[in-house]
Amino acid sequence: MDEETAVAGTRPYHHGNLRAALLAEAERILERDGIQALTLRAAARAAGVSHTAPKNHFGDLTGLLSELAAVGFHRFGAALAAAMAAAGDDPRARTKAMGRAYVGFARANPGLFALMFRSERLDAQRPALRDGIDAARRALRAAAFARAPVKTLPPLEMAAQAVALWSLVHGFAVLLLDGRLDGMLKSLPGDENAASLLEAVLATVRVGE
Amino acid sequence: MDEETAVAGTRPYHHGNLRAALLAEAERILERDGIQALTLRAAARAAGVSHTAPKNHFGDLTGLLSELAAVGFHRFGAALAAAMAAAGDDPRARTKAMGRAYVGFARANPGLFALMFRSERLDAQRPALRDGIDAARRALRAAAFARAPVKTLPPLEMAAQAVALWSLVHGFAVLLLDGRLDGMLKSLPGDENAASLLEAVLATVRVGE
DNA sequence: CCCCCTATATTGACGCTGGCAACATGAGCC
DNA sequence: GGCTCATGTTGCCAGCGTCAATATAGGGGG
Repeated sequence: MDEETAVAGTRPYHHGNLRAALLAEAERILERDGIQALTLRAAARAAGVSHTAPKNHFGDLTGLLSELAAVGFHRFGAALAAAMAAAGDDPRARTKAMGRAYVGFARANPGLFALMFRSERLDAQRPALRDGIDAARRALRAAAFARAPVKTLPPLEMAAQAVALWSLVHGFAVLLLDGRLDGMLKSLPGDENAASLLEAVLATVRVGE
Repeated sequence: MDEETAVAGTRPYHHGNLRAALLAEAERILERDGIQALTLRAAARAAGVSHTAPKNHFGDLTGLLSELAAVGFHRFGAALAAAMAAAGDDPRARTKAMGRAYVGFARANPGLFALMFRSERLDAQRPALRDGIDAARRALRAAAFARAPVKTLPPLEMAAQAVALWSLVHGFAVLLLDGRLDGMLKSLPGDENAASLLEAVLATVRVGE
């Protein structure tokens, strides 16, 4: 609660690194209190600045949310890329690694993940957000298309394989975060949990023809 | 803009069927202007009543949204049930019919579908919402478990088959509504569209062992 | 070295929202 | 025929996003 500069006595008029501080506070609020609590004024309060200070850096609320989502997409893409780099060459192993990394990121950053796919509150035209989405899509495509069979398929079937895998893991992540799988998880025997259910779901994927 | 009773001269103090009228106006606003435009006051204005009239019927905004989501879940469950009734007995045909009905509902009611799965703005304890979710889940389970193979699988694999199909169609619907598949759809040749992509995605599903 | 220009931050205001309390109306039941 | 209480209205408050006007100070050009 106390200002960090209380010992020094006076708070500088200029923050120094307000943009990064606002993004950090915004993410903290998002994960702690949910997306509806993430307001411009709340982020400004958390950073210890006046309620219109964020305007200089983000313009409006959509701007702040979009920049935060961009950070999320970059981290998401990096997590996917790291998992694929560690997965080796076996198509089945790569598919499972991608699914684990995708759902793992969503579970580790539920608020951020929800924000990233709440497009009505984001401005897809923002360069930072375009970049972030592009980075994540490249990482995802590297994972998804690696499992295509050697023999070339028609474009529609090729796209369908990638979209099917993406839909499967994204749907699982969304339903899990929304608590929609809780009933099913509780009805499973013994020590089965979300992770083992994901493994079993990934095992149903038909990979490489 | 003019009140409907302008010709009659006076508007009755009591609406008569305000609850249903508010739900209808709320859905219209939701589909026309998006979820962020759906406010208690906007619904009240559209229904031609004062800004606190909705309180008598729904309590607060969460109440209105929850009741509207409940209507959506009931319609969703009915649509799924109707599609399954018309699908016959072939497991593959049933799977495809379920996927078409699921995504078809989402595309026909994008705002309502988004609201139904925006759990942080809903009150899952509301009896009406519980009932609606339950009805939809029963319809969905009838579709998903009908494709289970004759020979019994372990519970985890059984659940995984149902969850995989649900995740696939739900993820596809969410990504499609969010515009996440637009780039891929545009890169497809000729007259391929979302419907044919969905067919190709459903064709990748391994059904009945 | 100093001064000014401009990025950064503040103050104050407006209309919108959800929600509460007090009050008005009238439909239906006894 | 009168009363009760569900239904609807008016008025108010705090919090929100956003804008305009103002204050501050850091850093580059004289």
